[in-house]
Amino acid sequence: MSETGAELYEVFRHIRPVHQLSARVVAAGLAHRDVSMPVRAVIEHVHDAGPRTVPQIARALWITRQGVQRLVDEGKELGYLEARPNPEHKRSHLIAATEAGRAVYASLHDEELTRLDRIAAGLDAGDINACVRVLAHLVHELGALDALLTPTMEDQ
Amino acid sequence: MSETGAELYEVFRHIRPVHQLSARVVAAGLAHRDVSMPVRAVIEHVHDAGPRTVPQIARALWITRQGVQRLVDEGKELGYLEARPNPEHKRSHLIAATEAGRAVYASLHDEELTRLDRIAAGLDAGDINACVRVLAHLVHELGALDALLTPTMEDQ
DNA sequence: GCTATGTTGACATGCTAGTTGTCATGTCCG
DNA sequence: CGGACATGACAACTAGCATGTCAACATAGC
Repeated sequence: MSETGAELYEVFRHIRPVHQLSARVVAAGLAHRDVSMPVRAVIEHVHDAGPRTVPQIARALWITRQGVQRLVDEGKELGYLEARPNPEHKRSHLIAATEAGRAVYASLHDEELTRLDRIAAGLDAGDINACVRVLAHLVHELGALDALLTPTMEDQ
Repeated sequence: MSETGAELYEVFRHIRPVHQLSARVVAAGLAHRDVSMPVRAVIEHVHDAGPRTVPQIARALWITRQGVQRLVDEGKELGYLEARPNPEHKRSHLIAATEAGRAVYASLHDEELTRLDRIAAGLDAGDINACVRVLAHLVHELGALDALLTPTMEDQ
């Protein structure tokens, strides 16, 4: 039994609390806005990665395309997302952030970064980078594992 | 705008996918057993930390005590958890894992560690330790932040 | 001791994020 | 051009939580 396996287990033991707490904190910052947290995630993604189709967003965010579809609809109603014609595909439009969407995201992101700076102050920069490396690797490996174990999620 | 704040943001960007995927993978491993994932977490905690009262478990796991209460009830029905008299408190019993509970947990934990070893193989041991440090710090800081922002959760 | 204040168990309710299932339509490739 | 696959649209459904409330009990301060 390798030591790293056991140590990696400690990572997972922390994941749920961090997820839970960050959700609460982010939600508190979102309280007086009209965007929900998942919608926010979609806006963020098309903001950073550029216009994408619904299935592309779904794969990047590890959500089902049906789930993303609903979020996109919601974002469109709020005026933060818009569908643009997709030269590659007549039916599957490209989803992009509107001007308003970009503004909302920028404002939110700013608030959050200030808070994060305060938290980051107690941390080593190298540790943070290492943490990102580990998490990215986990997403990759778990994604593969999940695809094996559960033949659902339309397989990707 | 410090660089570390932005980098820390990357950590959070990965948290949700990891949480989601690990939940799915763990659930797959739990499929042919009678324990659910949250019940499993409670068993694990009393297994590792020793007999605890419901509110103590709740604080450690960052769940509401009402939530833990239900999980404990469920675990008791399955025969994996039991209530022992608490010398410090007549009404609030100590929750402990039964023999069966310890057995189930050990068996699960073993399976998982084997899988984790495979994943850990592609990772640097130092990075994993750094990751744990960062996450532990985040739990601590976010907990404080959450307590400030949302006066609920019975405050602790 | 006795009362104020907090803690715990027990139960009920509600919500959010996400999945699964299904079908019709559209796209790609042999 | 035909079959496999991707996409949009809609509809349940679920799990995992929080929230709210109350009575019973425990603890501390007087």
